[in-house]
Amino acid sequence: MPTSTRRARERANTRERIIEAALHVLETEGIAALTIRRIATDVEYSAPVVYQHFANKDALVLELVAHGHRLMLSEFRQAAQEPDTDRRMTRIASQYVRFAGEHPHLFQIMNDPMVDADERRRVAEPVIDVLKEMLTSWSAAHDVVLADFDQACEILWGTLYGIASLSYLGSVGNDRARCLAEQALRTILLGWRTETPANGRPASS
Amino acid sequence: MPTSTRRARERANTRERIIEAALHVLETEGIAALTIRRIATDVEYSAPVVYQHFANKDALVLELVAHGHRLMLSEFRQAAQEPDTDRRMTRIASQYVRFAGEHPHLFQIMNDPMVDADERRRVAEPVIDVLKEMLTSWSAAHDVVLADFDQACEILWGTLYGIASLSYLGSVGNDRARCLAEQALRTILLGWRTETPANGRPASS
DNA sequence: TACCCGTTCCTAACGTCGTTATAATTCCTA
DNA sequence: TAGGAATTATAACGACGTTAGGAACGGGTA
Repeated sequence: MPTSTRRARERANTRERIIEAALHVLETEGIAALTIRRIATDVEYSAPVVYQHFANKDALVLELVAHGHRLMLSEFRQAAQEPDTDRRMTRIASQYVRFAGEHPHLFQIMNDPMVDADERRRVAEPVIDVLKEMLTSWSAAHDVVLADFDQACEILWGTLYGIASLSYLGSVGNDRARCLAEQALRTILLGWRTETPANGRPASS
Repeated sequence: MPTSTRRARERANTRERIIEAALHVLETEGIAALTIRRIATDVEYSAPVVYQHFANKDALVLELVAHGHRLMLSEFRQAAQEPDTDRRMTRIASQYVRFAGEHPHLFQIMNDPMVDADERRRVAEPVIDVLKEMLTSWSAAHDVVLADFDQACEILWGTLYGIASLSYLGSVGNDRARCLAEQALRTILLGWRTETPANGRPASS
C-alpha cells in the first residue's frame, strides 16, 4: 500500500528542495538571479519540472514571501520576551530593521508590489498580530487608551516599514536606521501617552 | 549656420517626447507595460532609436523618477504655503500620501530598489529639503530643540514613506492612509514637544 | 512474463524582453 | 554633385517565463 504515499512524499520533498534552492539563490545573489532555470539547475532538474510544483513563478515567490514572514515572526516572538513593555516596543522596532538589513532581498520581495496584495496581507497577519499584542500590553501598562487601536497599529507598522526601507533603499546605514526606528517608536509612544486625557492617576491597586 | 542647432533641437525634442511617452505609459498602464519597444512605437520610431537618447532603460527610468520628484516637489511647495506651522506639517503628510495614491506607478519607481541609490538620493534631495525647512520653522515656532535634527527629518521622511506604502501596497485605502499620516505626524510632533526639557515658558516677547 | 497506463521528465519551441550589429537611407557640406 | 556623417530600420542575440510533445520509467494486471 505505501507505493503512492512514497510518491507523494517524494513530490513534497522536491517541492521543498525547490523552495530551499530558490531561497538560497535569492538571499545570496538577489532577485535578479532568481530565475526558474537557475532554480531548476540547482535542484538538478529541468526547468519545466518546477511547474509541476508551482503554478507559476509568482506562486513560488509567494512561498518565499511566506517563509520570510515566518522568519520575521520567530524573531519578533524572541523580542517579545522582553518583560518591560517600553523596551519591548523599541526592541521590536530594532529587530524589524535588523531583519531588513540581514535579509535585504527577502525583505524586498516581502514588500514587492508585484505580489498580490491580499496574499501579502494574509502572510503578514501573524507578524502584525504580535505587534498588536505588544501594543495592547503597552497601553495597558501605561493606562493609555488609544483613540483608535487599529489605526495606531497601522501607524506603527507603516513607520517601521518606512524606516527599514530607508536602510534597504540605501538612504542610511542599517545601524542608523535601527537607531531611527527605536527613536521614532519612543517618540510616538510618548506622543500617545501625552495625548491621553490627563487622567494621570497611576493604576490603583 | 543654424543647421546643426536645429538638429540638436530636434534631438532634444525627440528625447523629451520619449520621456513623455514613457511617462504616459507608466502612469496609465503600469510598470509592466513600460517596455522600450512600446515607448518607441508610441513616438513612432523603432526601438533602437531610444538608445540614441538614453544609455539603457535604467537611464530612461531614472528620468521618470526625477520627473516624479519634481512633481512631488511642486505639490510640497503648494502645501508649504499654509501659514500655521502645525497644519503645514500635517498637510505635507497628507499631500505625500495623496501623491502616492494619485501616481501609484510613479511612486513605485521613485522607491524602486532597482534604481541606483545615489541617484535616488540626489533627485529626492530637493523634496527632503522642503521637509527640513518646514521642520525647522515648526521647531522654532514651538521653541522645541530637537536633539538631532537630521535624525528627526529622516524619521519623518521614513514615516511618510512607510504609511504611503501601506496605501500603495494595498494594505489600507488611500483616504485612510492620509488620515494615518496626519495622525502619525501629529503624534510624533507632540512627542517631540513633550520630550523637550520642560523649559515650558512661552516664547518671551 | 508481458503488457499497459499513468506519472515523471527532458528537449524544443514560442513569444517577449533589453540590447547590439549591420546595413540602408537621408541630409548637410564641400 | 560627390562624399561623409548622422539617422533610421531590420535582423539578430541571449535570457526570460511558460507550454507542447514525446521519451522513459514503474507498478498493477493478464
